[in-house]
Amino acid sequence: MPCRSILAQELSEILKVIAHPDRVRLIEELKTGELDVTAMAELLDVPAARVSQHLALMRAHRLVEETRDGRRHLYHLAQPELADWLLDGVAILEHRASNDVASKKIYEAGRKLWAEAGADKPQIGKAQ
Amino acid sequence: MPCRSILAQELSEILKVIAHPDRVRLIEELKTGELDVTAMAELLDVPAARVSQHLALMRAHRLVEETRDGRRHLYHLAQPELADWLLDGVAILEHRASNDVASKKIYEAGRKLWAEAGADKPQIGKAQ
DNA sequence: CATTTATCTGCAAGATTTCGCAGATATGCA
DNA sequence: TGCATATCTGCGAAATCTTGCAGATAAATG
Repeated sequence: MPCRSILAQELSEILKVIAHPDRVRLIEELKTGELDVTAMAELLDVPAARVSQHLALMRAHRLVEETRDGRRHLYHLAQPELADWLLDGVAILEHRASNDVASKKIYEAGRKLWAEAGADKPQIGKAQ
Repeated sequence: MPCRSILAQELSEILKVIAHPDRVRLIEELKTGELDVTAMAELLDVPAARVSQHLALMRAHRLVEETRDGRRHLYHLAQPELADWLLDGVAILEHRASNDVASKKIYEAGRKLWAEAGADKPQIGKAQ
């Protein structure tokens, strides 16, 4: 019977890892492939040390994996379908905001931007 | 240009609301219909005051909606698809854990339990 | 080796969440 | 009205997260 509790516990733990603006963006950016820390820091406009800390957390939870290329550390999503799943979440948000025209526009524009980012990429796995 | 940032900000905010074991379970339980605070408190085995606080937060973020029946406050998901989306998240977790047989079993059992919960119900209004 | 580049780690202050509890409301009923 | 039930709210302590910064590693290069 604690199956439900255990599941909720594990799921909430992962959600907590994702639930940070920087980390959501990292997942978004990594949807298109792999990037090194410096590139991500520039994309998000935050200090590289911070990106590194985010990545350490995501790595500890096996959301991303690391490969090396010389002195650069390349990161990629452990499960590309995670990005697709997040995108589905945005669609739900967008629908929820249907009574608020202004924010709905933001969702729509942002979601399309995000969706397009990975459109022209060979993805390996698909959600569901 | 800050479309991406705004989107990430909003999404992470909602994720933060969901990212708590109790609240994940509440969403799970509400998948089958509406429940009052006392019923949820018993299902989760936590004080009613705490459930009330969780619901206040989820209500503020429009994840749930409230109706009244006498002195009871009935809650239901503002967007039932949210529960389905979370379930997809569990499936991703399960896949991620494929190298860890023990925890994979938990995911599988729990996910099925959860998925079944909403399978057999037209269901509205239930008293305990 | 010394230097530069790229990234990581440790730490402490500040901000945010969580949790229990006490008391406030609100409804229904005798 | 008085009382029980059902839920909400405010508050403070404890736990957790975030962030910047200083210093540690590690790889390539002169």
